[in-house]
Amino acid sequence: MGGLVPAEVFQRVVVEPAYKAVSAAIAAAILDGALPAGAALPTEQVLSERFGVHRSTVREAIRQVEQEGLLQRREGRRLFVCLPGVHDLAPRTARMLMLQQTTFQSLWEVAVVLEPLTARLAAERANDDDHAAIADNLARAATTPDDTAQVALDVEFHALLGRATHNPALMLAREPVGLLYNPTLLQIFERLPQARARNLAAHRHMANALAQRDSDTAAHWMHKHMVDFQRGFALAGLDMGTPIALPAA
Amino acid sequence: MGGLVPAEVFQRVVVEPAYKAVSAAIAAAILDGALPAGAALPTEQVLSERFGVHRSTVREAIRQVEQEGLLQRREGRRLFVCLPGVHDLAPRTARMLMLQQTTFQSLWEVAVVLEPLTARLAAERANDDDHAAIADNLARAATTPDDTAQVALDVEFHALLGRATHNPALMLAREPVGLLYNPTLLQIFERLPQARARNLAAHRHMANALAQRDSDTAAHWMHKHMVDFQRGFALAGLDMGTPIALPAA
DNA sequence: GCGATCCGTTTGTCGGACAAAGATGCCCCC
DNA sequence: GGGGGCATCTTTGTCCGACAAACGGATCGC
Repeated sequence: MGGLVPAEVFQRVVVEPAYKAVSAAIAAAILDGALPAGAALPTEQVLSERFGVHRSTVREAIRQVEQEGLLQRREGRRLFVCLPGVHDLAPRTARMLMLQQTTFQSLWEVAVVLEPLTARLAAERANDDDHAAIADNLARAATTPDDTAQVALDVEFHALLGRATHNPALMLAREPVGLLYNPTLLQIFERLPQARARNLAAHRHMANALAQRDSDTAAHWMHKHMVDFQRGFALAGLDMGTPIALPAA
Repeated sequence: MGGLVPAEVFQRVVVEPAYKAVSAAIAAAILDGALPAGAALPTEQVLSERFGVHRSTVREAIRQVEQEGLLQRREGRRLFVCLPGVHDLAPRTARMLMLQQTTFQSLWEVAVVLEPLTARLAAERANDDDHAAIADNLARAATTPDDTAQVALDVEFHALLGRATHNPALMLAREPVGLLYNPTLLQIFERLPQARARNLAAHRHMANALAQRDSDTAAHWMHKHMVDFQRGFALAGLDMGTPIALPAA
């Protein structure tokens, strides 16, 4: 008793700034359901009184929650509660991969495995809405002469297949894969005139397989599609080892 | 000339708040490399003078960039520039999947495909550091009697394999997969006494395959490991169709 | 009844202020 | 001459108050 107190007993006390506590409280209220999605955030003044801090402090906290995607500006003025979806992660994801000098090779390695799985599960689970959306995408792609629009439709096709799996984890995991097509497909189309037709044909085969719930064929065509993409990459004189560029910010 | 101006010509003018412009400017400065990683952010006063806005406005902007993961509080006081890594996305990812009521089944469907790929690429590309880290993980796992710690080591093992692939896209894509193991492995261990030994044995087989750069064997064992996991899930009386719970916030 | 106007409310921004905690530099003593 | 201690400056976190613009609702006049 009464001996020396070990140094570990008293550690550096961490003082959390008030704005951080407030932002955590607001985020918790949203995630707990106390503030349901679609509800309007209480007034800054109300919040400042409720939390016992100044309005400036509340505003700093709100900025954080806003950036987290839990609050969204609607109709210009008021802030409304909203739960974030997969697309909210996309820009951050893209930026991170870019900063890490991720190569197309890396993205392709993931895509060549995830996209066939996506096609397989989509074939098993697509509902009428999914089939309609995919058919609509194909119809638009068939009548679009513009290469740029064609690329956008290609990306959309793969995203629609992702949605048709009804698997949020898969949709999230294949989010970075979308970055593979975006910046390069256009160049491939420009340099390889036959690529567009091959691309569209592959999409059509997959859509057919989906319509017949033929998951093996869907997965098989998607794999072929991915290998074809890689070959097109090489034939167009592009290097899979180059890091991806910023997607036209 | 002089006809009626169509209504589309003059659209709603969108006025961007100053704090948003400032936060965009700061983020751009970081991403452009004008503020290199590790550098200290200029003083709030300096920034307010530089941008010609009040310090409060600058602070709101800083909160946003901070939440984006581009700024980090170090040594209590000053804010330092830092480029975000994969782990910064993790909490947001986890929350999103939770909000979408993602089931273990969904996560497993992704894992059963991504994890063998991870093992394969890790076997091909792991360097000495990776091998050492994995060996260390195994050594600790062998001497840990605590189930909770064992689960943490299991998650770490798979994350280490991910790191050993040196593929940022893959690391990012398999980020949600980590959520699969965390909340359930413990329950499986508690209800199935033999599960721990099987788990550890599988890890050892994979580590051996990695050491010999035998990518096929590594991938094969990982696939077996995933199937085993699914079986353990069922044998423990758990339902793969239940949504994942919040990972002990 | 319907439209125009007025007023309160809310947000965005500003000016300033102050306490606490680091950082800095200076001085004195050994 | 070097090191320890102290005064000072700087920076952040927080607060107070204020005001303009925009939005919403209520009121008023026709």
